[in-house]
Amino acid sequence: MYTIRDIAKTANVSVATVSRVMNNSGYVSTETRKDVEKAIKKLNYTPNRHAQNLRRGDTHNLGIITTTLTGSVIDIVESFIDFAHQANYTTSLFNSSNKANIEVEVLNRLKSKELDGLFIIYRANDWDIIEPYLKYGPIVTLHYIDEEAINIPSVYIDHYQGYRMILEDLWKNGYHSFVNVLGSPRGLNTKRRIEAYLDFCAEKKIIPHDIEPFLDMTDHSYGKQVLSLVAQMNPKPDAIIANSDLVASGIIAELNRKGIKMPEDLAIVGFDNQKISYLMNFTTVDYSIQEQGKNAARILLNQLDKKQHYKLVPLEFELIKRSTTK
Amino acid sequence: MYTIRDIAKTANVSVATVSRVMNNSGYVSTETRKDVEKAIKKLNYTPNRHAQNLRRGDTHNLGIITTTLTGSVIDIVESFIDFAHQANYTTSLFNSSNKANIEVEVLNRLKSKELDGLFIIYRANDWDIIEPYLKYGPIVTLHYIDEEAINIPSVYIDHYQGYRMILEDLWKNGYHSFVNVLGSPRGLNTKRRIEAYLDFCAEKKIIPHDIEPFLDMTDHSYGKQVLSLVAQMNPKPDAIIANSDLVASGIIAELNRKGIKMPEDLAIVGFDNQKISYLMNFTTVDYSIQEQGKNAARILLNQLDKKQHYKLVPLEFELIKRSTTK
DNA sequence: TTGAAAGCGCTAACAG
DNA sequence: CTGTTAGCGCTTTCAA
Repeated sequence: MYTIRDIAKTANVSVATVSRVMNNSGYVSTETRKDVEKAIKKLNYTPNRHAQNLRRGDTHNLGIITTTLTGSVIDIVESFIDFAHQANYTTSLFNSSNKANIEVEVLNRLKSKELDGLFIIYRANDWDIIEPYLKYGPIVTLHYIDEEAINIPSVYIDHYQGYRMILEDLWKNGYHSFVNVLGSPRGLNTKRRIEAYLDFCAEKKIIPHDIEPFLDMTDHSYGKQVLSLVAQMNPKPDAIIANSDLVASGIIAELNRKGIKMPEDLAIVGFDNQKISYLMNFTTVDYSIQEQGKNAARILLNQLDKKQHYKLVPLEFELIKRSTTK
Repeated sequence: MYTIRDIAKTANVSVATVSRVMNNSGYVSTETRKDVEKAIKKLNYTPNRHAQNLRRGDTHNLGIITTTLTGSVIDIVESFIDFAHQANYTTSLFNSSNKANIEVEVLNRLKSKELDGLFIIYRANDWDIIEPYLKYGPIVTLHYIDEEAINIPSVYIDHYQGYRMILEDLWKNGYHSFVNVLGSPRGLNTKRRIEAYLDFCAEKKIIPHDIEPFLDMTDHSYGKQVLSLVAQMNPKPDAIIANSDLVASGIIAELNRKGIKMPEDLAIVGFDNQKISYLMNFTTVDYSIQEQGKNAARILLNQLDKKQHYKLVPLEFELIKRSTTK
């Protein structure tokens, strides 16, 4: 493998000049530049990235960490990667599988300078474990953090509005008894959905259903469980609102297997407007999940390179009506 | 940020000793080791990975490149990442979006030592562009390569058998006229499927349908197109075999929207046994796509560290019958 | 068992 | 405009 010294020798210049040519820095005469470029081409030379990194003190490499790669996560990841790449940053994707120690390893990569910044999609550790790593590099998360002491920026979108949008539309179309299938009880999304639900019930003067049994349902495998819970309820709910398209898809798959008709016997609504919602033709809420991934990249990049500023794109909800609701 | 020198000073030893402690190499007395470890903990020290990389000449980082992150790709990626991580390697995921120049950039990372090895899932360049990079590090691909001159190892599984399995089962259940929805015409998977189909037709003495119009369908968006082609055919086919679950899902979504009944009016079979096939309840073929991702990691790792040897796991096909075939 | 010192390949300050 | 050189933080040889 050739080094910068080989190029310098071949082109009859100093290593500094070669470096200048490669980085377009400082003054180099057109002629010397040509010589150097010829030498680089001739030896088919590529600079050693580790030496550059060590010398420069950064990597132009951003980390992404999540506890799972299912559902909408992959869309977020993809848009983040694309944006970062456009800005000339590489990315490393890590899946902690919800193991706290793996996540800490990744956080340590920030400390060891292997990562210039980190995008936390889903986390396995408490925020107070994560926050100290802020001093080693910028961190951004998908979640809103409702602990006041924590200063990690977020591309969070408040689910309250999106949820209200669903409830209003269902109500308008004659549905009056809703079941809320919810995600992790400690997540703010869950809390905001519950608030939206309770507020709505208060306004419409209806008695809210018990929320407890439908908590912490995070993937498509909960279909059966949801339906058996619903079957026991009295009076029977006429609409199920799921916290994600992934969960909704599992419920619908089960409904189909049981021969229960939508929207006649039951309405069902997902969340995220993922491909699966189109394929299975169910009602859902869109909010440009891709833009969320890009915003995360923008926040990181803005901190890494103070000279430039990417403007964040505000996110908005839109109800996508399909065959599972009237 | 602290360096190895700070630790050395704090522990009253030389940097060499600190290095020995960190890497568990050479002799260090139990006592000095304790001192050093105490110092490391006290200063909350993490070694600079770039310096290590530069010095050692490798990174323990594997690259993954694909042209898309849809469908089964993500399962392969995830299993590859998990396996690599277990073997103490990190991974960087790149999405070329089918752009040749982006792919070349990634190949250059192999050259610049940023990547120790590369897993090519789908490629944008011709093999003869890619092959020269073999001298900079091991490469493995998902595809079989049928150009003799190319020496890139592969975790390919021959689709011929899987395809025959589908055809035999359909035949046994009374289907006699098949449409083949196929992927990229230059891919070997497509070729092998066509061979399987033609062989089968010859054996059963039936006239094969025209293959041309159903070529190069690679994602779920082809549903409508397939159905309009099928509608024009005479006699009408009674079964559609898709090259992937992704494509099958698009066709089924369209069939559902049109109210066409499966398996009565039409049978449909996917390929890959992805989650979507469970959710939409259609027949498909399983072959442990995860193991394919792991095998890719195994091949790379075996070349990177000659001392150890991960055994490759052979892949087998299994027909998963669901509601879209008799 | 430990330390001194060379050097991985590069960038950038400084001198000319 | 170009060259010399220090040094990024680490591992490893060699000598003690």
